[in-house]
Amino acid sequence: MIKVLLYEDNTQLREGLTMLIGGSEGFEVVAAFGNCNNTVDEVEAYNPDVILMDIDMPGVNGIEGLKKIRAVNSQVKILMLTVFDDNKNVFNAISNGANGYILKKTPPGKLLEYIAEAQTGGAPMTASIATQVLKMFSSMNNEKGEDYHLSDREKQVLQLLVEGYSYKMIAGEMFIAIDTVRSHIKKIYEKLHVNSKSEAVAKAFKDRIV
Amino acid sequence: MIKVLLYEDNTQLREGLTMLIGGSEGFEVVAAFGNCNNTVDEVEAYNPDVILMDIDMPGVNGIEGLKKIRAVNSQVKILMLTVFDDNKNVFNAISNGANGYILKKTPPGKLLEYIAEAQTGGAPMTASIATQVLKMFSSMNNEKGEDYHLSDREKQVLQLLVEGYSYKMIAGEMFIAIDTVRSHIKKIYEKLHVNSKSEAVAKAFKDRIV
DNA sequence: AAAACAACAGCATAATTATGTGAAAAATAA
DNA sequence: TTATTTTTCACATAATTATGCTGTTGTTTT
Repeated sequence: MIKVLLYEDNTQLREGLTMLIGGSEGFEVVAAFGNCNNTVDEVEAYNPDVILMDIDMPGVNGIEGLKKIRAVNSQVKILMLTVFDDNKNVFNAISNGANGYILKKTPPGKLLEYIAEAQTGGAPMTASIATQVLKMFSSMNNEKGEDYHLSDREKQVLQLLVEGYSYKMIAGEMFIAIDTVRSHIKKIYEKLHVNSKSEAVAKAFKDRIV
Repeated sequence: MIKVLLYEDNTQLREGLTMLIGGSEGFEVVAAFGNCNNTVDEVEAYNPDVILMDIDMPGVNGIEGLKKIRAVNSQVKILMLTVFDDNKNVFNAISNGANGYILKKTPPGKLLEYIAEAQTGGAPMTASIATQVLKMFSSMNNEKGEDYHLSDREKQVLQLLVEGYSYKMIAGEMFIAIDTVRSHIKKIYEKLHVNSKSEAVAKAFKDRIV
């Protein structure tokens, strides 16, 4: 029997969901609230397996509720409910430990399926949400800024700068004269449009040159 | 009619999948191959809507195949198939533009559903894969390293260092003497265990202090 | 073959940074 | 209240960095 706790401010939807979930084999709605002002106590009191949490609620919204719960309980599964797939909310929910993110228009059968999946450790998402997540993900790892077309040697020098090497150490590491290191670095600064070591390092991180 | 192109080195599974998908209403397997050595030409020739791509294949593996296809075609939907949910592969597939990632043990009904979802722009994932993705995602944004308990003022100084300010500029910005800036920076270096500006900047980026 | 670039190197100078030592006022914690 | 930390400032010196200009030697591109 999967114990479900429900947060949804719309009374109709709340009662509808309670009916649907509670009336299904293997599911039990232990409580349903219209706001999550006292969510921490409630979660403690009812000890649910899965929480369905609406994102848009008056007072404490779903993301805040999620945070409050996660601050004291990292075990309970929390599924976020939303009417639309809003980029920012998805991102926030995920980074605050939501276990899944589903649209309210999800058909009843799938909803139950998702709850069950969440309970067993899965991370149910509607396909449209998953698309967003993947997009965010790949954008974080692909957009590696401009190409400053540094030469191989310049890249090496920059790499060492990033690792905290001084000119002298770089010279030693690369078996070249310190003056050559200077030459390279001057060129690097020109190409990156900076004029100090730390700016170059910062830019290297920001633009993922290294 | 959704046109499916299949890459799977295991003959039995390949034929099984071809049978399953091809025999279903609304689906058509335009071709099935045991390797993706010529994938670019094949995709061009058969112009599928969705490609099912096994990850583990001899010769050119699925990730490489994915890359090759994506280099010339960003439209076709590509679903990665794998037997286990391997962290690294999931990550690679996602950042190289896979549209979904599903386990081979996915039941037939769900598989067809996933293909249809992919075709309409969704990003189907089995719940266990989604869990991994969410974990990766949140770890990327939450694990902000150790706390070096810098004081407020020290954090400000570090922030400005990261932005490329010189001591003199920091002094001006913060309305303090340059010697005070030195004091702060010395303290920062102690706390971060570094001894140069660029190292501090690098650490600030790495540990997301800023 | 000429031009452009990459890699190397030297010399010189000004500016910045790193480090040490010391200390006082203010805020915070015990 | 006492103790500790934070923030502030000063003087001094060594080391490092930034910049400019010049030049040789290969390699790649046109």
